[in-house]
Amino acid sequence: MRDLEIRAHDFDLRMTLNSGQVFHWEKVGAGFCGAIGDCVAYVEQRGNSLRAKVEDGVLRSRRRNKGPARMAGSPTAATAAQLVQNYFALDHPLEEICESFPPDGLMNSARAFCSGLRIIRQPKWECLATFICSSMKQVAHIRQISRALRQRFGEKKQIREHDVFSFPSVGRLARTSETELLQCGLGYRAKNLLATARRIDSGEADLNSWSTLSDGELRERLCQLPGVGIKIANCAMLFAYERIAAFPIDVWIERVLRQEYFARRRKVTGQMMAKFAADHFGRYGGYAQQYLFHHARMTRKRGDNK
DNA sequence: CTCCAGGGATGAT
DNA sequence: ATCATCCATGGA
Repeated sequence: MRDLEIRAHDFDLRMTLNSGQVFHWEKVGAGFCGAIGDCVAYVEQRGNSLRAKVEDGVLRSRRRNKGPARMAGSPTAATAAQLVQNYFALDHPLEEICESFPPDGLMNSARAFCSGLRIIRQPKWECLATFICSSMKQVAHIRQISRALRQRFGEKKQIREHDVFSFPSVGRLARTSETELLQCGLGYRAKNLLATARRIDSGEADLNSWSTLSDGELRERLCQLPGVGIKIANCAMLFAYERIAAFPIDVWIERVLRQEYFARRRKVTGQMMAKFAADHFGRYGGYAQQYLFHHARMTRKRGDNK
């Protein structure tokens, strides 16, 4: 397939992929290689457009014989372009979203710093499973765990001579063992990931069917899964269920809220912060949260950005 | 070496 | 309802 040319205004590919919402894209040449669901993609940004290559990524022993029976699953150019546009959420009204942010000094700084950062649409299971692995882990280590899970349990595919592994299916992880997961560096999270995979695989929980639930009901369902609490539920809602108001509060965001919005306050409970966030950041709160998170990490620390 | 990380589950106040 | 503690692991 030839390279796709996709218009992408108000978009920063590198910052979006390095902002701690997705953990598997790898820098290759002037762009990035990664999986979009069961497809593999190479994406490179040039100004206001993306140059992309998308394939089903199935390894073929012989490519010389492109007979009439094309391999099923190989996306057409139009389908591939839609896949990329949808994954990177190029349809989100980013200008409107940024204008909705409260005019704090800090929020203004974060908005300027994160120009072009978008909340992408990730597959539900992949997103939830990855964030179950994220508890008490640095971003660099989450990337390492994601890579280990993909290499051991995922399907090996190729794009531009580069190996890309899809995220393992629910069934594949449900049929593994805690011992094998421990070898991927999951530590105490292995038990939770395995239990959640099995609960979904058995049909006891159905991530896709929850798409129509209200925010509150969806959050409640997610929190019933092993290893999923309020924070990880909000991450899954924000990054995989298009609930753009969801406001995950991790250690970074908690620091920001305490210092910036609860300065000189004795007791600040999680409930207070959640209530404040919902009121203060509005219906695009998830975006505000991601901008505050990325800005805080990139300005309060050195290194770690590639 | 120590410190800390996109937390959650559990049991005690 | 809020709080203390423990849970494995490895990058910084």
